[in-house]
Amino acid sequence: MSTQTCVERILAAADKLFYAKGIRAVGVDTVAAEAGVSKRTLYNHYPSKDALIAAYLQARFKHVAPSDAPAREQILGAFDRLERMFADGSFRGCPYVNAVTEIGDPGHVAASIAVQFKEQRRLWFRALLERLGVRDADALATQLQILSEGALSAALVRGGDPALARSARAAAEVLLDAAKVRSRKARKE
Amino acid sequence: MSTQTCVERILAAADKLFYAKGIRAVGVDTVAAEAGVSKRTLYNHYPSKDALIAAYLQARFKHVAPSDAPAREQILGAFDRLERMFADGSFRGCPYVNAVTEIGDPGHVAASIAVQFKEQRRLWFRALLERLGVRDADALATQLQILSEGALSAALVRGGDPALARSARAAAEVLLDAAKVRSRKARKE
DNA sequence: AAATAGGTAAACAGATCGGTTTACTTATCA
DNA sequence: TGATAAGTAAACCGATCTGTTTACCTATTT
Repeated sequence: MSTQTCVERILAAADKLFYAKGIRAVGVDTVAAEAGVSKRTLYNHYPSKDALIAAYLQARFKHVAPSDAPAREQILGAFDRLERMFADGSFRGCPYVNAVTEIGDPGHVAASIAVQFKEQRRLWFRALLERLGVRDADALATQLQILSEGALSAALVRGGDPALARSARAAAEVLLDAAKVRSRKARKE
Repeated sequence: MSTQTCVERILAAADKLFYAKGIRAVGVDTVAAEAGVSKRTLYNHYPSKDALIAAYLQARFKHVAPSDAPAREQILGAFDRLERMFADGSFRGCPYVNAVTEIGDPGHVAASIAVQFKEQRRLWFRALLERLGVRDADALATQLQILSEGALSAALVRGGDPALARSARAAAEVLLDAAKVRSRKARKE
């Protein structure tokens, strides 16, 4: 019936503003106004701005739908997704890295959420690499993660240049091709 | 005679505080106090905080001393330097990326300084790759840049884990080994 | 000795921030 | 009908921020 609950509107507003303009640059009043909600209501749902920040980051934690597509395609597809993000025009870097940078304090909830997210992505890479039978899947997963992280960071500085995603993708291909495989029968899925 | 000029003390204080705690988290008063200088004096040398930020970033623009060491060693040495930076304990990410994130506005002077710095680093990689006779030096330079950028970003989130620099270095080696070389006589410098 | 340049210390102005409080309105449901 | 829960609007508080102003001090130089 109701198109959107109160919390959903607050979270949508926080997501839009925090990501587009930065966490520190956006005040609680602005979020409440954008959500079409009184500040009192916002503080009823989130006891502090820090809590709202944590909720904003958690809400971005979209769990990737497991896919049956070939592992190599999925891995490279992650870089294609980056390219689309960059070209989107509203790209402003990785929200988790941005939050860590803007908040500073390593003890903040946002810091641990960021670590969790990055590790989840790394494990996603690793699982696919294991399906490919790659020998040192863990190490290569970290390298792929570094590549995508680097593309994000470089694109932030270079105004979302999609060529950076393609560069990272090409590097990923080289790393994949150079990776040693466990046995013959694990090949060609 | 004087151990340090007024501007030097201001710049040193800005560098220390802006990098360690973030640009937005540190007020002008704090910088002045750390420099042992009155706020009036600071504003005499830098008309605004933005100007001070720009000066802080420019001052970090250390031009790398040209070296006669083998190109491959120099390239991999860049990643070793990253590892040392991470392990230092005071690592807080790349100051230029941080500035872009914290300021937001792409029209700010800091944004263009960041672009210049990143491009300078990329060209440094490219020049070394050309000395190695690598065929597509420009593309590989971008990839090495992405790798080091990614290590910086990942280490920021992961509390300066030096293993990330080693991962990036290993990936760089793979990319270097896979790179096509222009001709036979350009080999083995 | 006097003028000038550059410094200090501290109060001040105006804005914004996170967060609270007050007073009022609405809708549900027993 | 009347109690309860949840929301609005707006004033308010104290802290902090950028930047300015005032009043005073101290070298150097001419």
